[in-house]
Amino acid sequence: MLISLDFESKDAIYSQIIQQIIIGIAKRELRPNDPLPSVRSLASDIGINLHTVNKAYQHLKQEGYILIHRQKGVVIHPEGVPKADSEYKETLKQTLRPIVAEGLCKDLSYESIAALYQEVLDEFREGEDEK
Amino acid sequence: MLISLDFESKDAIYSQIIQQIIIGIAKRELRPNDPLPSVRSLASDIGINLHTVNKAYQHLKQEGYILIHRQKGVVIHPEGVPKADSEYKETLKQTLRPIVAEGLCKDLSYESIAALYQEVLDEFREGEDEK
Amino acid sequence: MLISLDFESKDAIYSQIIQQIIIGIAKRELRPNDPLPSVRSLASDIGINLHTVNKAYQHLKQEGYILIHRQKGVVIHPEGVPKADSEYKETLKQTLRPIVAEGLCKDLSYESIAALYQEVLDEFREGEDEK
Amino acid sequence: MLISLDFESKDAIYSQIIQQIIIGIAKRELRPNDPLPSVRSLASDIGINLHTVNKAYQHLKQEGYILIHRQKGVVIHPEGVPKADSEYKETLKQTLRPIVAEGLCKDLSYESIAALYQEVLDEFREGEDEK
DNA sequence: GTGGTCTAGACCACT
DNA sequence: GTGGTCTAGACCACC
Repeated sequence: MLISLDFESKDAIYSQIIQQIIIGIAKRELRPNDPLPSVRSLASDIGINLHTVNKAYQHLKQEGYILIHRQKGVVIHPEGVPKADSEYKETLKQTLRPIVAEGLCKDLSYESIAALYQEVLDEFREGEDEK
Repeated sequence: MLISLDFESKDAIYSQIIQQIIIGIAKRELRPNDPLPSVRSLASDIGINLHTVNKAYQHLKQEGYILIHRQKGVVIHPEGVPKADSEYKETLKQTLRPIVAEGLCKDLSYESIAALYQEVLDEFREGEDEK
Repeated sequence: MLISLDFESKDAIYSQIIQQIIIGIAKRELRPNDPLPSVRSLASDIGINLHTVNKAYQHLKQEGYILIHRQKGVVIHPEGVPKADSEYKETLKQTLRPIVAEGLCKDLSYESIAALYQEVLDEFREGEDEK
Repeated sequence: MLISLDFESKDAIYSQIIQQIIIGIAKRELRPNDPLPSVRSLASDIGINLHTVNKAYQHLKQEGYILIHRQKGVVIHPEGVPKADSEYKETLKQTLRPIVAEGLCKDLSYESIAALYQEVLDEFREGEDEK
C-alpha cells in the first residue's frame, strides 16, 4: 500500500491519508486483518509529523475502518465497516449534488457525467471476482 | 433564488453560497443574464457579513459563473460557464474516487451507488424540457 | 471618433473614456481644435450617466488635452498637450516596470517583449506622414 | 527580498506587494522554491494587516507565481509561471496602448519612448549571466 | 446605491 | 507556529 501526498492540496494531509486507505480497502488491496504500518513508521516513511498520521488513524478507528491493538499494531477491521444507513445515503447525495451541478454548468451532458461516474466505479470493480 | 445556509456545516459559508448558486444555474433556476442580489443585500438577507458574500462572488466571477457589470450589477454570465476540459474531468474523477470508495466500504453495492447517483442527476433533469 | 466601453473591466468607465480620447489624439484621429460631443450627447450616445462623462472631460481638461468653452463646446486643445517633463518620464518607467516584469515571468523573451511594444508603437506611427 | 510600499499611491497596497514580488521574480532575486515570509510575518514587517498580505498571496497563487506548501510554507513556484499565451499578449498590448498614447500626446518621440522602454527592460537584463 | 480596499480582532483546523 | 474563515466597522471611488 502506497500513500502519495499532495502538500499543495486544499485537503489536509491527514485527510488524504484517510482517503487513500479507504480507497485501498474499497479496492480490496487492503483486506480485513491486513496490518497497517505503525504511526511512527508511516510518519517517517512519508516524512510528516506523528500527530498527522495519528489523527488519520484515530479517525479511521472512529469510523470502524481499522482496529488499533497495543500489541498487534494497526489492522484493517476484521469485521468490515459499519454498513451505510439511510442517513448516510442522504449525506452522500448532498455531497454529490454540488459536484454534479458543477459538471452540468460546465456543459457536460447527463450522459458524460454518468459515464465519468461509471469509470470511477469500474476502477473498484476490477478484481471483483476475488470477492 | 433562495440561499439556505447550514451554520453547523463543516463547509465554509462562502462555499455553501457558491454551491447553491452553481446548483441554481445547473437547475436553470438561474439563467444567463439573470441578476443576483448585491453583496450587501444578500449579506443582510441571510444575516452574514458582506465580506463572506463578496468572497463567494469573487470566486464565482473567477470561475466564469457570474459577471460583475458596472451598470447591471451582478449577473449570471451571459455566455455560460467555460466548458469542461479533460483536465477538469480528471479532477472530477479524483473528487469522486474517495466518495465512491467510502460508499463501497460501507457495503453499498455498485448498483445502489449508481442508483443514488442517478437520483441526484435526475433532480437536475426535471424541467429539462424548458431548455 | 468611436468610444467603446467594457462595463466588466476593472478600469472605471470614465477612465476608459479618457484613455480612448487620448489614443484618438495620439493616432491623430483627433486633431487640435477638433470638436468633441457635448457631455450630454456623449452620455446618451453610449448610455451612461452625465456625471461619468463629465468626470472624464474634467480630467482631460485638467491635463490639458481639451478645452471646454461655454459656447464653442468641447474641443481638442489647440496648442497641444503640455510636454513630458523628466518627472513624467520617471512615472512612465515605474508604470512600465511591473508590466515588463510580468511578461518576463511568463517566459517572454526580452526580444518578444520589445517586439510587442514595437507593434503598439507602430499602431500610432501609421499615417505619420500626414504629420 | 525587500518590499517597499507607497501608502500614498493610487495602487492598492496588496497590488503593490504583488507587483514587487513579480518584479523580484523577473529580476531573479526570487527563484523557484525560494521561501517567502508567512502572511503574518510579512504583514507585521511592513506594518500592515495580515489580510492585505493574504490577498496578495492568494492572487499570486492563483496566477501560478507562488505555491502554498503545507510544510515548506509559501514558496516561489518551482516550475515557473505559466507561459504567456496569445491571449495574454493581446492583453499586454491593450495595457500598453494607452500608456504609449499618453506619452506620444505629451510630445515624446517614438524613439524616446522606445528608449525609456529599453531602460526598463535593461533593469531586468542585468545579471542575466547568472541564468 | 454599488463594489473595492483596509483594518482589527477573533476562532479554528492543521502541522 | 501556519493558513483559512468570519465578523464588524470604516473609507473610498464609481455610477
